[in-house]
Amino acid sequence: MPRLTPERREAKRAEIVAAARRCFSRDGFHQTSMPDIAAEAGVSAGAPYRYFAGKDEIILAIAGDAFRLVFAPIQELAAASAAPSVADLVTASLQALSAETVTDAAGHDVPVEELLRCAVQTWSELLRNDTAQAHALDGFESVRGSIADALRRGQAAGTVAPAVDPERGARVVMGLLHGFLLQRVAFGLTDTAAFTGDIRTLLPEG
Amino acid sequence: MPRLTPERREAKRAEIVAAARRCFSRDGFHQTSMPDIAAEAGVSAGAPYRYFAGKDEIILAIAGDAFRLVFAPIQELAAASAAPSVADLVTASLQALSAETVTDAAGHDVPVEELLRCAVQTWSELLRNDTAQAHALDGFESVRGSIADALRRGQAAGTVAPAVDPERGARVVMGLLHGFLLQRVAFGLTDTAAFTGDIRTLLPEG
Amino acid sequence: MPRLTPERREAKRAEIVAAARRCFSRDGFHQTSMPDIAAEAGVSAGAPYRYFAGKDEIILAIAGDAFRLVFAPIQELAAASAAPSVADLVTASLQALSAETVTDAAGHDVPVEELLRCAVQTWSELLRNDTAQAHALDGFESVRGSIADALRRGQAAGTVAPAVDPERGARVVMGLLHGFLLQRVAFGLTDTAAFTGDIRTLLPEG
Amino acid sequence: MPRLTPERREAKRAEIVAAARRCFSRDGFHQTSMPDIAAEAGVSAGAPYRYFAGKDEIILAIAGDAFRLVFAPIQELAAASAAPSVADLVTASLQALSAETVTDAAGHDVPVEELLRCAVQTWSELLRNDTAQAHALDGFESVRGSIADALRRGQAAGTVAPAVDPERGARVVMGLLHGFLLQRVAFGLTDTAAFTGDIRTLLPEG
DNA sequence: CATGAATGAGCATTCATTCAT
DNA sequence: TATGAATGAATGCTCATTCAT
Repeated sequence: MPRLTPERREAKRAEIVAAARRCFSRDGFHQTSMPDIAAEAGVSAGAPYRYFAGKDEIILAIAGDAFRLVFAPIQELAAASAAPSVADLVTASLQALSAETVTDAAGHDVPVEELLRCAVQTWSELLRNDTAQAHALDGFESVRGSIADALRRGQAAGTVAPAVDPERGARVVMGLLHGFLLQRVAFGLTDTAAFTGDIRTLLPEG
Repeated sequence: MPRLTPERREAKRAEIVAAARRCFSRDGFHQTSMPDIAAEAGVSAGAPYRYFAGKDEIILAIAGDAFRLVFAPIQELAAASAAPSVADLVTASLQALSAETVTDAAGHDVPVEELLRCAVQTWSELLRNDTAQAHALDGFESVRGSIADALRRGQAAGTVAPAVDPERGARVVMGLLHGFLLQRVAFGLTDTAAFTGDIRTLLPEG
Repeated sequence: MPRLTPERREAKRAEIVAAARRCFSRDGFHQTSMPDIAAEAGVSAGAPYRYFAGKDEIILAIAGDAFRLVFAPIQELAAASAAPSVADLVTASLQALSAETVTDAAGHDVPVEELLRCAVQTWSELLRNDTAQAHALDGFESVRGSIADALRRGQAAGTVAPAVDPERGARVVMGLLHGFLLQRVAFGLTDTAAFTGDIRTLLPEG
Repeated sequence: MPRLTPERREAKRAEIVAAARRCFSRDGFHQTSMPDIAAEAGVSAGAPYRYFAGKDEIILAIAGDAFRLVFAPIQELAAASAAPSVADLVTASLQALSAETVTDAAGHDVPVEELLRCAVQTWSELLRNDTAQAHALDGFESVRGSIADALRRGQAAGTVAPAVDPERGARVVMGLLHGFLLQRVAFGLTDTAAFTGDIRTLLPEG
């Protein structure tokens, strides 16, 4: 007879993740202590260890969330849209990240700003953690595949130049996304419209 | 001991910076302790404090180096080239970072891989350090200005589409650079030629 | 572990204070390290930080204890005695400090020798800590007030010369106490009876 | 052929002592580092070691100066005055310490405030340094002897009560001096006149 | 003689993690 | 199941002292 129902367990785990995300966004991964997270979540110092093996596991959970949520819009668009141009893909993705919050798979609202601040920190972790890098690369390739498919449809429809290699072109699209996120979060350049506008100018259809 | 000549002092400082860069590249800013740096440099635990006020100052020195060296090629190109296209700028910049080492202002060879691994970690620091962010933004705008000038010349020469806003287009160029660097270092995608090739395809001249 | 009862928490705090007092008495405030205190108390290096914010807070706690316990006897006497003479006040106070131990407000026995050795060191701290000095002065004035009241009663009863200003006379009484304590602890002059005897001779009643 | 004449050596030593006294008075013995002293004296970090074996020796030198200068006035008075009363001795001694500066044996002016602040810190050192305590006790007994002599002359002249034991009475006098100095420096009670006034009232002549 | 760079042991403090209750 | 007290290794940094020049 589990005292803790799976639903309640999941809810508490999500609270801890949300607390950690707030701390990480505010103070950084390495300036946040486990007691900080527990206090922010309003639980005891030992509680997070019943949901995560340690601090690294919390970081990885948030890293995964960040990756998925950042690329969810472009994946949806790549799947849904008949024949998007490159600029369409980038624009739609960045506009989705202009909202205050996005909703994760479990239905929780996640502040975009927090998410992106964690995402940038995540990149540093990938340098030192081969497992994480492998997972991240899997995710990256999956998103790249979706985008490549969309580019192929775009080529068929004439909205993407035929000379573009879809796999490699998809990599450029992801580079543009990451590049913009970095400018927004680390350099304070938040003007999404200006960025997407010039992408449209620089990357002509067909 | 007699007074250290400024040259020898500078040389020793550079050794400590180089040691720190190796440690940071290998283990990360926050997994590297000051004793680690001292040991790597072959000096006593107290020695780095004669050259830097503390660990943060070492990180900032390396952050500055990383920023300057990453953008040095594109700035040179922007200044030197008569009328580069957007793809020319990106390509030349990334090719410069395909070398094993680059040479800093003091004439020391710096391994590119180390440099880029530090650069990515630097981005995380910008989130929590307003002073550093302000400096970084200054540098960013300076590079952006150079690129914008080059784009203007390109527009005059017809190698850059007249509809492009030079300042904002320069931001897209920098986004592409950062996006590629991230893919290379954090995701292990090192194929520079493939990336630049598709940039050429996606961003037509004129 | 379950929650520590306030009683046990207080007991453990008192153990740490007692350990610190032994260390301070033996080695001095500044020659005693936090690990020394922890080891003397038989706890881990981190434990004292759960009870005190840092070393300074331990020093201040002991400084306050020392001040209170040194002056407790004279304050009691000043309150209790109908019409003490000046010599009565000094004598009774110093005799109370001739015991091996005194009992603090929480009921713990504190070795007098340790206490006085800490008291003398406390004085040095007052020079550099304005907050501590202000607190100490408050305590000083409070004790002075008690003594002054007693002197007034003594004047009414004829055991204290009418020309004495009670507030200022109280200051002289405290000077005598401090002066004796210093001689005892710093110069090794422990003969309380000789000191009080001559005070009686030098300070005639009425 | 000594490059450094004894006079110049002595002068430089005195400069270092004066610098140390300023530092100690301002920051305390243990918060002052040797580099601090060297910097305050305007000499190199190694220079003090050519005049003192280490920090402790500087502290001891200043401790000795402080002791001598604090008691110099009362010793002079005890020697010079025909038949001083107890209050005369205390009063004259404290009045001498009301000046801005006193002059040491080598003819240097020493700020009284600095001197007294060092004196109080000196007392803490005596607790942990048996050699220093022995020296201090020698000095103490020497001063006590002078005062005792003066008290004997006072008894012969009728200005000191015949019942007073001169040696022990001298101890009370010194206690009053130390007690006042402590109040002045550590508690901020600087009103010398009030203190001496009440001593005169409390300690009647004859 | 004087310099000041270098040393390296030592310190106050933090924090990820454990586990008795 | 949850708590939160306890641990103890590790960290960034300081500083008394030395000694090569």
